[in-house]
Amino acid sequence: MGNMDTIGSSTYKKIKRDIIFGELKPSSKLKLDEIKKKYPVSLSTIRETLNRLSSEGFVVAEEQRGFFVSPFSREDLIEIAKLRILLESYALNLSLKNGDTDWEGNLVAAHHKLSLIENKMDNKNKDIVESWKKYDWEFHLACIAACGSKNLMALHSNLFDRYLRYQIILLQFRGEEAIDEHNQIYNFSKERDADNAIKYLKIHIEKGLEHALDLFQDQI
Amino acid sequence: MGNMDTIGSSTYKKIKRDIIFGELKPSSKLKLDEIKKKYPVSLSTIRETLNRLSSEGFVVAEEQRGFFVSPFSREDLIEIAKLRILLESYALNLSLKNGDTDWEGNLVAAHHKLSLIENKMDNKNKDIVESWKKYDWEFHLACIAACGSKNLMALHSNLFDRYLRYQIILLQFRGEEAIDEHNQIYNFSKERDADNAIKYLKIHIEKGLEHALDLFQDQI
DNA sequence: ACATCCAAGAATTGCTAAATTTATTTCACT
DNA sequence: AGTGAAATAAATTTAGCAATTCTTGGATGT
Repeated sequence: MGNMDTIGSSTYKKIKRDIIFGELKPSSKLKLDEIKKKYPVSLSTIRETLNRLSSEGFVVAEEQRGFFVSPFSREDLIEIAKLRILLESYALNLSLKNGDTDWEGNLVAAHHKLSLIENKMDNKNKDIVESWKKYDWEFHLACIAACGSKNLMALHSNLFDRYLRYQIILLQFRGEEAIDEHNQIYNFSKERDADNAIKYLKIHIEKGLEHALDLFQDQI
Repeated sequence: MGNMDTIGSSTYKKIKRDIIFGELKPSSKLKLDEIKKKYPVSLSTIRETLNRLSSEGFVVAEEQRGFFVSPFSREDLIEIAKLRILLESYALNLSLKNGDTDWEGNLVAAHHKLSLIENKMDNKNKDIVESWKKYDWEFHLACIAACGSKNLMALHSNLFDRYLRYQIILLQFRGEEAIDEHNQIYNFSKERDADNAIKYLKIHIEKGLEHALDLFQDQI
């Protein structure tokens, strides 16, 4: 049952989650002593974690000055969105060519679970944002799962999470539009129509980007 | 003069370098005690370094079992080469569109320095491999420097180094061919001919990949 | 009022040593 | 030979200390 992780990897997950969900705010200083109180582990463990997160772009480490949550900026958001489009389109194309029966089954399942939760989100229930994130992630993962490149999946996973941080902090949920885009990606993927699947993937990410950019000044 | 880094960042550079240059062999175990003797720093500093390197793909961390230099495999090499082509082509295209006078000047300089050292390498002088790596890197960096995306540059930098590890360990230098490819990339870049520059960049990376794959069984 | 400089305090960096947990090996027993 | 328990080895985690560097606030002088 429960948590078979080491202390190190479970605090890694916790801190990463808190950065993505905005509980640790962009640009805020991560004072080692305070972090130590918030996540009751030793200093060395925290430093290990923050070093990892800084390699992954969630944290900025300034020598002799400490660690900070990575700041928000329009340029950064745009760059990440474009890179996500580049990598996810590439992966999706490969995946649609290679995907076998198992892949297709998992895709159907992932889309179904995502649909269920997206329909519940009309009433702006914020409690389920975290599980929506999980199913959104699993749907996009299922789409590209057959791309056949672990390195590509790892890069994509990182970009996805960094894009998601902006989405979650700037706007909780985009509603109808996003649901429709997910459906389009799903339908074209099942038909192995790479061009159209990629087309709607681009729309999906670009619309999210636009929406986030609109809200940028207000919420920072 | 010299080294203004913290101990942490300088051992990071040292270990990363030793992995890329094969002094720490692929798949070999990085026992903390032994590493501590080789690079005389404390355990916590080493663990921080190895955690960073594992986020970057140079080291694999297995929970409760320790750290290992990332293994070699044909699949991994092929994946990395393809991703490098994808990202570097994308960056090159942007860079050729945006590059200003400064960019062009730096490109000329970088190509010139690379040419000088590549002509010296005929006589298989292994001492200069390290500085060749530096100038090769600076040339490719100069090409894409005007792409306007820090995130893209960071991802590319990582892939470049991981690709380079295979190149350096499997084969020290590819000779005439590579020089010619560098010249083609350079000339088309200066003329802002993105299609041809990208074409030769692809050839450049794919030839290196082929060459490395040929030698794969022998040297592992 | 404004800039400069200096000292006290705060925080990061780096190290050691020891306790804890987990993995691996050894060895006795069936 | 195969099983399982004990011994060993190694990684993980913590705690505390010393050294270095950064920040802050105030005093000084123009």
